[in-house]
Amino acid sequence: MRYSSHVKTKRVRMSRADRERQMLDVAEEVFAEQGYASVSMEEIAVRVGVSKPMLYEYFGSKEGLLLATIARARGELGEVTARAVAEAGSAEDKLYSGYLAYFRFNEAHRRAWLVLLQEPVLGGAAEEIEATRRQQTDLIISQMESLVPGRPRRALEAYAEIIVGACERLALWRMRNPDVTVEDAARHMMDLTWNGLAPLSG
Amino acid sequence: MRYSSHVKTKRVRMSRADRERQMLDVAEEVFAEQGYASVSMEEIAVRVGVSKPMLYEYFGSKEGLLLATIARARGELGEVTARAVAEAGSAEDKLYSGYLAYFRFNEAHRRAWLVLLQEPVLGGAAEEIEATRRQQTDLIISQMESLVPGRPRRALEAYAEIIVGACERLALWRMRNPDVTVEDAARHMMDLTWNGLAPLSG
DNA sequence: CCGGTAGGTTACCTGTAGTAAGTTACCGCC
DNA sequence: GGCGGTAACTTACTACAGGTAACCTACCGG
Repeated sequence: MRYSSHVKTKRVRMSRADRERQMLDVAEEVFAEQGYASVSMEEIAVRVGVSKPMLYEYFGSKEGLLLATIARARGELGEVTARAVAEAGSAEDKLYSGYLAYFRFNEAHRRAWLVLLQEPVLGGAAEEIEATRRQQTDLIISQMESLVPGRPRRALEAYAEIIVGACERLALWRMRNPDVTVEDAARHMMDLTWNGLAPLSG
Repeated sequence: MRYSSHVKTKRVRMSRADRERQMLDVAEEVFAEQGYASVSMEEIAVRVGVSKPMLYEYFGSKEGLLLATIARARGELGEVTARAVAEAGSAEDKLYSGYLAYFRFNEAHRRAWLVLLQEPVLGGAAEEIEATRRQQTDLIISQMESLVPGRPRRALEAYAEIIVGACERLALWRMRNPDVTVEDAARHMMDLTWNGLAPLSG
């Protein structure tokens, strides 16, 4: 506690890896809270306890920082859902478990998930993101192949996109309706994507 | 052709309504092409043939301009789909026609539709947008009420969100796969939302 | 022909992304 | 133990875009 008498804590030197994690943590928090546009690099730097050029050394640009933050979050989400699907039994259960895992992540790591929504600000420049996204849809597609065999590849791709988009919007809707449980959301997804509307209609 | 010898055309005075339309046209084009962040107000002003403060008088801020552009586009999209649904016959046909109209709009008015994707940059500040969105989901919900009677309101809301999100992503996917026709896309949506996956699985 | 106003401009301020050049703490080595 | 070398870091700037205050001018009714 040599520096406890000062208000400002002494700036600590760190290894690259630790610094990077710390920067991403701060960026995730602050991007989620205020949105990409409203945050200045200066503010992030101050919160990290470091000066602005450090951020540029690590991430090249503000977009680069957002990109890295999104990439990390998407990776975590991908891991969680992939595991859930792998551990489930029947085809129906795999689908339901995947949905559940998605909405659970969205609830437990709200900040990480909110950052994913900032993706469109990157425009078409998101090469690195495209890879992680494809990995995401590929998981769904590979599951589909055994789930509904014989469908053309194109159809499976379309289904994957539909499911991803639907989950995203439904998660957003759930934020506005907090009394909807994770199980409810997964159930609603099953209603449409598993059973379809036809059996319900007169 | 009095001014044909000059490179710059003479700046024309206009009525408010005409100017506003013109500004929105330019904004739509340029936001769709380059993305919100990469466009400067100066550039838009020049393309309109007017000075920057005019844009601020009409729309208050850059976000305000984006908001107005999105609102107009969403209005057009809403009209088109609502009409298509109203004119269709059976429940199944209403759903299919709605999808068709959506993807047709997405194809014919690509620029307007691309602007809609920029919405997330507005963060939570999109009060005015929220109204148009609700109008959109309300259309779906009201159709659903007669389509699948007896479901709780909450479920219908969820279905509407799912459909909106799914259409959005599928339209994006279609842009990357131009050989997928409008009918294909609508068909894929029907596969999941009308028939569901269950009848297809072993 | 003249004054009021809608429609318009010039010239500026502020704040933030991004950078060049210099500085400090730490670590291996003689 | 002191002395490079280098990795981690800072200060002090530039450039540019969003936003605004103050001023201008074409047109129209009386």
